[in-house]
Amino acid sequence: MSISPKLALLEEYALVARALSAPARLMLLEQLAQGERGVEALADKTGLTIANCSQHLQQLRRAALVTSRRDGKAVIYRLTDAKTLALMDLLRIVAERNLAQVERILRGLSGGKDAPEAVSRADLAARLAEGSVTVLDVRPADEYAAGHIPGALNMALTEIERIVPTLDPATEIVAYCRGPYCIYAHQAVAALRKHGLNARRLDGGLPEWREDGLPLMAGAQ
Amino acid sequence: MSISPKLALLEEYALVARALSAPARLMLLEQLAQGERGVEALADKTGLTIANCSQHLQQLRRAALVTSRRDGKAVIYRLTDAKTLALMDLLRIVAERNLAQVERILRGLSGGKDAPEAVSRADLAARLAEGSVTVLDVRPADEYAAGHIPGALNMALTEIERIVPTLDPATEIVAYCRGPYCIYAHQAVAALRKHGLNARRLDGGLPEWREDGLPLMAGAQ
DNA sequence: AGATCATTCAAGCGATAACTTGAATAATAG
DNA sequence: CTATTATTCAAGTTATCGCTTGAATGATCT
Repeated sequence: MSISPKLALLEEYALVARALSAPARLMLLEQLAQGERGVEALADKTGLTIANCSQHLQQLRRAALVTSRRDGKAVIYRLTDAKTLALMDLLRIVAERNLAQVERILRGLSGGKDAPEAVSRADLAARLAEGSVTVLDVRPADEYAAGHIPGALNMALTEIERIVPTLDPATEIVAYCRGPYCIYAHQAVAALRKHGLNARRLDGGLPEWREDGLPLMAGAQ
Repeated sequence: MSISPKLALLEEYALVARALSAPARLMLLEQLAQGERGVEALADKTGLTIANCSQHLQQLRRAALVTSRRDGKAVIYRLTDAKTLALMDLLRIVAERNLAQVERILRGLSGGKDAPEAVSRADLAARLAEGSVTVLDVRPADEYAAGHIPGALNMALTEIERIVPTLDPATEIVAYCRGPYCIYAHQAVAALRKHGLNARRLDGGLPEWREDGLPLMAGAQ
């Protein structure tokens, strides 16, 4: 009665950690942070096969990080609660705080040491009201359609070069994407700054923005 | 340049999660939460072989959850910073919040539904000052010697039955051990309540008590 | 320098996880 | 009821993990 229950408990904790230990599942969680999704949509977005995706989702469900419900023939998955998001965030924070490798990857993305600080969500919300900033949503069009920051332009990374001439160099640009795991915004900022524009990245992405209760342009779910 | 850095980042996050995904490493982290330790001491406490223990420690170090320094011929490991402890805690909280299995294990330990609420650290600190409570430290003697809550009795689980007659049924007993991962305090409370004593568990263990800056009877490190 | 001790490295084994393929289940539409 | 669509299950393959054993490294002591 002394060694067995202790190990059983630790096995349960380890199960949750193991669920977070595969890049494929982190991608799925990032997608689910945007909102609930069916299996096929998740497979599409992540590039996994449907069967593989389903199996990963079942592992996440076993760890109770996500839950599912039926809607007709489809099974819709969603994050169990905000604690799942909190755990993902803390994992990211610890990884970024500690791992030189992560720093190097992010630095490479942002084009060197001139990468500026991220804009806090509160700051952006305040400046939105004044209209003193251009907001850029670097997510795929369907995710933009499902909800975005009011007034944000939606733009794929590949289109950024094209619209550079239309942007006012005097107005600061703030780019955002899915969230901390997503690197679209990093890449967009790097591209814009290469053209001499005053661009910064939003701290967090749309899930965090929504979690904070900030103004949202809602679309069809 | 679009898929590769993203995967590389996720691999890094996954590495940290994978480091937390083995019960043996969670045991090591629990030990290290008590204070820094050498490899041999950790192997002793966890029951791992020395080589195995060393390999686990190196995985934790790769994930930057722990760091090491040399002291003579010994290599001393410690938690990198408080964020490591925070990550362990959140992992535990998510697991306990979500997994019915964990609930059942803990309920089994505490002898059914009459398990009382844990005492908060602030409450215990206040009542320590009044002397209106008996504090029981259920950790091994060497850990007690290295530091404990002032006035706490040190007692192995197996000795509890023997001292029951000497305890005043009118005074509440608060038991603590290493921390949230440790189940000694749960077991001690179950044993004491079986004898009709008024026993409760402290929320958290000595690492959390120390982290809060509460009074400590320090010993030789 | 040689001996000793603590730790790490390296190789090997069994178990587990990720992914693929193809079949089975569940809910709806005709 | 049968056909269709979405998801899950099951079997098989390859890669990785955890553990053991035995040798190698690094620092201290005499």
